[in-house]
Amino acid sequence: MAPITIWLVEDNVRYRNALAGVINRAERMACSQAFSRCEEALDLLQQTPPPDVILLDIGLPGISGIQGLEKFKQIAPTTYIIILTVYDDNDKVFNALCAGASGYLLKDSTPEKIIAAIDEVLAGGAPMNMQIAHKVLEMFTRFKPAQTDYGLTEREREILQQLVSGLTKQQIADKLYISFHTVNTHCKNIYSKLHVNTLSGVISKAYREHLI
Amino acid sequence: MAPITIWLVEDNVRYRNALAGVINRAERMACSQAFSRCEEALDLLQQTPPPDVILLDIGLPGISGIQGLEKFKQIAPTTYIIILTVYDDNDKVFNALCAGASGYLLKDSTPEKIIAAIDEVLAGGAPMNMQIAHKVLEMFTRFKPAQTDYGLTEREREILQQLVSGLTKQQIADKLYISFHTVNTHCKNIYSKLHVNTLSGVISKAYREHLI
DNA sequence: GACAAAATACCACAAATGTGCGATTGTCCT
DNA sequence: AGGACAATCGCACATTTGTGGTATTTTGTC
Repeated sequence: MAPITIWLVEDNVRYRNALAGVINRAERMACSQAFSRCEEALDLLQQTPPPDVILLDIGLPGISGIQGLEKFKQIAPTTYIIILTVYDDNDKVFNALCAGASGYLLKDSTPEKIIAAIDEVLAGGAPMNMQIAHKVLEMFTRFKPAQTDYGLTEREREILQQLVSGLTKQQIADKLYISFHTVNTHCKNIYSKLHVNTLSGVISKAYREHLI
Repeated sequence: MAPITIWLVEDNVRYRNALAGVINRAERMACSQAFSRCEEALDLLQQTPPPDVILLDIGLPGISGIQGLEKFKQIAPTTYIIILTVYDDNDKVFNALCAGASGYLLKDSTPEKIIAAIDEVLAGGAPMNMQIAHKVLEMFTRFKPAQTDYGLTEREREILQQLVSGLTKQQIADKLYISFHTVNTHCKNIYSKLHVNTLSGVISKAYREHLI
């Protein structure tokens, strides 16, 4: 059985070598390339078949790991990419996952965990440290419709929907077969209920608080 | 050391009893209550101290597990809630996590995994099955800013930012110490680059395409 | 049937927006 | 030196918005 091919992108030489050693000592795994910068890996990826897995540091010199991740995914969409980094701030995690990372490990992970993570992505999983998984779930709660109830009526929500979609009052009137004046009145009521007094305020509030 | 108190909400009697047995046989854990419906658990939660962890099925008779979850969180925000269910469709997972679940296990999990999951939430983790974790990461890729590049300049992005925040052109001019006319010109250019011709259109596009 | 809430409609006027022009200044690149 | 681009400022004018009113008709509920 062909071994699982793995590339490393990591600028710390000692850590890179240690990691390559760990991988090569594992059964059925081969660290076939190791780079210190994304650019080098991207160059080679253009010319040779992609590996099964890339272990990627973020916080590299040159182009950022996140940007690199996006480019890797463009060139080799089926290669699994596992982030391996010291950064655990929400933004980094969020952006990496949005860009298509298949896993996110912190550098304090033991060699066994890293090997297990590689097996896990290939089995269709998504390896993460405990604290990363926790952050990830926390991020979801932010999408929760906070749903302050401003007491909008059915019709008012409908008008709001149309405003958000970019129509003018006159266009809304035409679309809903009611007069301009009616739309205007509804707008007045919406504005007063949402405590705003400009169209931009209404729309921003609608988006930010998921009223639509 | 006081045992970890756990409540079960699960309508299948046999599974419920089996699970309670598993938990009670574990060290330092006690399944102090078991319910077949959310309503009962909610009633008791109003009257007695909350448990450390609730294992919650979704797909119950009466109010849905998701709604129940929200109410549990309102009454006892610090109690960890782990979803334990047969459902693995994106919507259920997404809604449960948005509502504040601390973990999501499928019912094919072994007793050991379930016990380990309880330990994991208490240690600040977020236990998930492999396939759930994978789904979760997939959901993130959907938030990826599609990032059409409209070629906005630095200044134009700044003006756009202010528009989105709800300021009028005059207010923006005052804030950035430039004349109303300049802001107006920038707006004209933004409108033309984004192919819109109303303020609402600009703001909606900015939100929808994550230009801000 | 009485009552409240919601939806409808109208007017008037100040304020803000959208869009057509043109123009100057500074910076960067070749 | 010249060209491209960004940022700045200006004017005029039609359109749209925001806000103060008032008023009628549906609709649902007790």
